[in-house]
Amino acid sequence: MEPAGATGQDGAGRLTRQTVLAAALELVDEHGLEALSMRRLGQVLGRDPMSIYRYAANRNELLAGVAELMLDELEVFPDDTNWQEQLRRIAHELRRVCLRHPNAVPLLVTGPLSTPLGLRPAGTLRPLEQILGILIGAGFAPADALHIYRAFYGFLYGHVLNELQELIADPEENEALLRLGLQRLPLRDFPHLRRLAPELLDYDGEQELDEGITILLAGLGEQLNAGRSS
Amino acid sequence: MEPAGATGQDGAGRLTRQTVLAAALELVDEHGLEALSMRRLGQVLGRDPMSIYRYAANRNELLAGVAELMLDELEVFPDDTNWQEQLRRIAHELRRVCLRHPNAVPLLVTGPLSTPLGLRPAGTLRPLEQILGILIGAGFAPADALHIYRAFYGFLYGHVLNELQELIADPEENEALLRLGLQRLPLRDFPHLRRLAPELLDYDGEQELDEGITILLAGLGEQLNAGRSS
DNA sequence: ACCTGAACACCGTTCAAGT
DNA sequence: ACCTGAACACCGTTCAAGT
Repeated sequence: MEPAGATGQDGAGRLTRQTVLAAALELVDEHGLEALSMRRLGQVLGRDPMSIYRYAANRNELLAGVAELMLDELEVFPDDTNWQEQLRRIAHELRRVCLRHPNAVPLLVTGPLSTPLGLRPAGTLRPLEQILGILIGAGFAPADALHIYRAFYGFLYGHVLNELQELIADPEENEALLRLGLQRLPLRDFPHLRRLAPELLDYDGEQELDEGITILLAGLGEQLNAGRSS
Repeated sequence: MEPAGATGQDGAGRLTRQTVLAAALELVDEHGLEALSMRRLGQVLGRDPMSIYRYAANRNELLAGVAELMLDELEVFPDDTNWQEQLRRIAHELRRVCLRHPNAVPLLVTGPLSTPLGLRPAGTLRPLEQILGILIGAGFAPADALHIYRAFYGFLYGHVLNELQELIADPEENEALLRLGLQRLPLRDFPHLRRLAPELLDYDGEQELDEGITILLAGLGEQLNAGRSS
């Protein structure tokens, strides 16, 4: 009989990097980023905290590993449909992964800041490589593929951040909470914002993302067709 | 004669919230986010660390204050040029603020995650209110203004994150470092990425942002003109 | 009423001591 | 050679003691 729920472990059995990272992600999901400490993770795993250093060089490397694990949930389908549909699909896929692990999104988004590309964990680079592959396979010049990737991923990350900012934990109290929040704002300084309370309440992130992607892809196509000179 | 450089302080003179936040931002700029501790900030200010609690309820509130201070650097010009040019200008403005304080960008971008809108510091909400004002002033229905704001700000944040990810500290060693990084990647798994090394090196963030904004604004205009039915 | 700083309950990480 | 855990140098925050 196992002692605890989910990834709960006691001293028995060998740890894996996967097990450690999975437990770390679970900790973040349930108790937030700041709950992920070496000591607490050790406790969850039923091990001496120091033993974690066998699977991650230090806390930062552990955090990077959690981000990597998250991205493993992202499946890329190399279908034969056109590239635009593939990117759209990836966008929705990544959005869902982020909504599943909102507490871990900062790791994904600001974790690798100013870490040189080549030094990042392979898992983090895989989506980039795959998208480049899709675009180059669709006939784009590599430089154009990179251009499209940047616009696409930038928009995608931005959207996810936007959506998470508007998401509030308790869906029951959403309306009350948000309203309450907005009431606090001085009407004099924030007239527009206060007036938009109802619209802020029924935000459809999936649709908003989809529309944005449509606009962006259409615009990128045009831009590339037009500017053959530069 | 003042004792130390920049915001340096010793025990003399009364502190202000502004002084405290400015010192905090400077600490982050120079030594990174993790260097911003109550104790170290107290030391920089030449005061007992506990005295900071007079100006910020706790560390999180301090971090939010730093983000707010950063946004104060963003000027919005209520010109009579058209709304698209105003948004474009804001975009470039925010980009520059972020490049000036790269270490503080996570505060801006993931700081207020899941804090209800109304409970955020006023400084954080001001850009939102101003942009809504610009758009509504330009004749958009409030709901459409919100729609445009979301797409615009999402793209903007995403771009800044993208750009910061590609930015490396030491501009002298950029090429060597990046190349070195990329060499580490298995050619088998990352053929496209490795091939794009030269293109990755001369990334022009300002132009990339400008093109993206153009595409987005054009697309948003079209979408709003077309879909009068929904 | 305000300010100070000792004390508490945590951290990440090093490294000597055990096996 | 591997694992353990004591020890070090930090944290944020509380709260009693001073003024």
